[in-house]
Amino acid sequence: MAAVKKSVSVKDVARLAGVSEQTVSRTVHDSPSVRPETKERVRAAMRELGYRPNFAGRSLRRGKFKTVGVAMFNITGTGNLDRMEGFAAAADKHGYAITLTKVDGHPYTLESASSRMSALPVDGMVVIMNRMPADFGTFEPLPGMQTVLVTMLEHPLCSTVDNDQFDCSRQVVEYLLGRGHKTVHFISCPERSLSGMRREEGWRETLRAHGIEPPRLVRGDWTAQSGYAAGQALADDPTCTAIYASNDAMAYGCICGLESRGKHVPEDVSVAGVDDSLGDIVPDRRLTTVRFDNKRVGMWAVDKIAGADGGASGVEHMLIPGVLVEGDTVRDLR
Amino acid sequence: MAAVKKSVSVKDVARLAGVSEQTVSRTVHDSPSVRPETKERVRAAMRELGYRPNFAGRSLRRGKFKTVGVAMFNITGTGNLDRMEGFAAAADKHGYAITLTKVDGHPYTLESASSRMSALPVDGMVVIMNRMPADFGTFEPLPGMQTVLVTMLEHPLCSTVDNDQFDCSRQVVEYLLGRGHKTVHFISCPERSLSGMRREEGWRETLRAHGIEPPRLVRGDWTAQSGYAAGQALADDPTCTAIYASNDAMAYGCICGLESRGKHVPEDVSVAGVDDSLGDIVPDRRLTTVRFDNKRVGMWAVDKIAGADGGASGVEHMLIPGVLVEGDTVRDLR
DNA sequence: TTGCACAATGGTAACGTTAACATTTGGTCG
DNA sequence: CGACCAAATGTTAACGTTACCATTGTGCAA
Repeated sequence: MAAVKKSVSVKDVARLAGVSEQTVSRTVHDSPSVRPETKERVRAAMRELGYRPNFAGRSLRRGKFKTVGVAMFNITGTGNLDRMEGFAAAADKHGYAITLTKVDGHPYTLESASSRMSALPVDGMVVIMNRMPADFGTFEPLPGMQTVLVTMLEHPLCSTVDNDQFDCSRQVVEYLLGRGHKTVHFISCPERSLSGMRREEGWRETLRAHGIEPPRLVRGDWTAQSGYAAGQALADDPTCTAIYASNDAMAYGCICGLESRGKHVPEDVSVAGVDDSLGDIVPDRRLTTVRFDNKRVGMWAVDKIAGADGGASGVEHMLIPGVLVEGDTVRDLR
Repeated sequence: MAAVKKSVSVKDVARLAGVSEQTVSRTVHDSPSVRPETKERVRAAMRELGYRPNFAGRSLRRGKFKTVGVAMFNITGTGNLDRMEGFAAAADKHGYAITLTKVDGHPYTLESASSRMSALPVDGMVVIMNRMPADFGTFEPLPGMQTVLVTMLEHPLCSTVDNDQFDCSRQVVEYLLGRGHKTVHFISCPERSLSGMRREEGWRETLRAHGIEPPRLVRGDWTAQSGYAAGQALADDPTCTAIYASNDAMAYGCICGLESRGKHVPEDVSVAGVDDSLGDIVPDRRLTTVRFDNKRVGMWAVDKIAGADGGASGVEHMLIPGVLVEGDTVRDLR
């Protein structure tokens, strides 16, 4: 029985087609300087042998892998799927592939992500940051390895990209003020969350920019439970006509909490969230919220690496705004 | 100033350390036949030059990439993130990397996934199937490319792995019957969903196995809205004391629908779902549901490829059972 | 002293591809 | 008719790594 051929190389194809290896290579790349009938003969030989170009030989020769590495400390995380959709789409566009790696978060450093990637066949890397790495200030990307960080922080040596959390709060607050609300109450998140704190800043500063002193915020923990408690707490506050929660789960919890105290949404109190994560889960509500374009974030990161290709491009910082989605949980007081 | 060195190779390290390239290679692989002091000298040279082994050269020499390709038709999909967590974990364990590719679903064939992968540096591939590919019956994996399909269907040439949808329904139905309910009503999903139909079969056959003729099912469309409508419809049925919905969104919608008709859950009617996807979104309920171990599904797939390494292992089919999670939406009638 | 085993290291070739240059062929123009 | 040109194809070498085999040196038994 036919022994398993290790792998079919240009040499084998060349021999069968009766041409040189170079002509095979040229045919693979559809060079115009090969006669059509020769090409056809070579293609026939390739089909017969089941030839497929060897990536390693090619990369070795070219010195490029046409691959972008993605390092994640946590794979499970809001928006990661959409980001990956973006990575894949952009990679596709440039003829690149994506190599995914989970990085052990102990210690939580960019260095560990970088060294993990250094042995893989990638031309550049993207790191998804969920927290503040210990070496954020001192990190230097590997020479020749373009590195993009998914974070809202700016870095002197690496390009960065993320959702614009500040602007997101600005949009929500201005939307609510625009509807005639005198102030906007806020349900925050745990203080360790970078993006959550930025949302908080956005809320606070936008109110101040409108000459409104921010009311006391209620600290939540991302869960609907904490939103529920916050809703109950705010139900008794007569100045509270509008609540902005740092995510949709808390916003929905808040609505339930308000209603448990006899307050109706949006008749008595308006509520808005962030994330557009309720989707088809809640039947009787369309929450007013902000939808982030994580796919675009992902595309930007990979574009930056694959798009530059040879020509090294400079360090850039990109914040991508979300879009406010109007639901039925906000009342127009005007 | 210093011109950008193309890349540092063993040759450069060898020259600096005053040894042969072979000794450098042996040091990289920590071979016992290199004197400790020589190793140290070589390591120092590597550090000084910033040497990192070139993946292409290595793969070319070895004929292995130590990488598993993952082909997805849709990146966004329930459980994909957990599956990826599994891919990454298993790959890590074996010293493998994961290469992710989005496959254009036009046409929706295994062949298109396979040919997309064939040019990439992978030793084996995993295809996540969401629907029935047109060529499922006739597909042959590339020679030498171990292929695992994530699907509950069995394939003669490819190993397969997925959640056990039938068993999931069996668990829920037997749980409800065990609590004294005389029958279990069902909210189904659109008929095009493979896994959804399997859940439906599980519900039907388990009831029959207990000598119960399945009641008329209510067809839903995965959304809470459709669950809401189903709940309202079933609220008037006096025989209906237990409802099983094919996903959590419909289950939650159903609960809201029942309550809108004055029925209480679980006092009047018990409700169970599937997916454990409500998480922290709903504040006042802990839905009884089934949690699938998608991470394990992902690990199994990559284990199958990376674990076999050289020795070709046979075709296997694996169904991984979910775990029933008790919430507070089911009443014990006994 | 010779012979031999063993530890440490070096030299060479090959993996598959393709850029750069070399060669052949057929045709055109002065 | 020879010089020259372009199109088509071939030859060579190199990318970085490592398996295989060869070589050198050292200690020990015969």
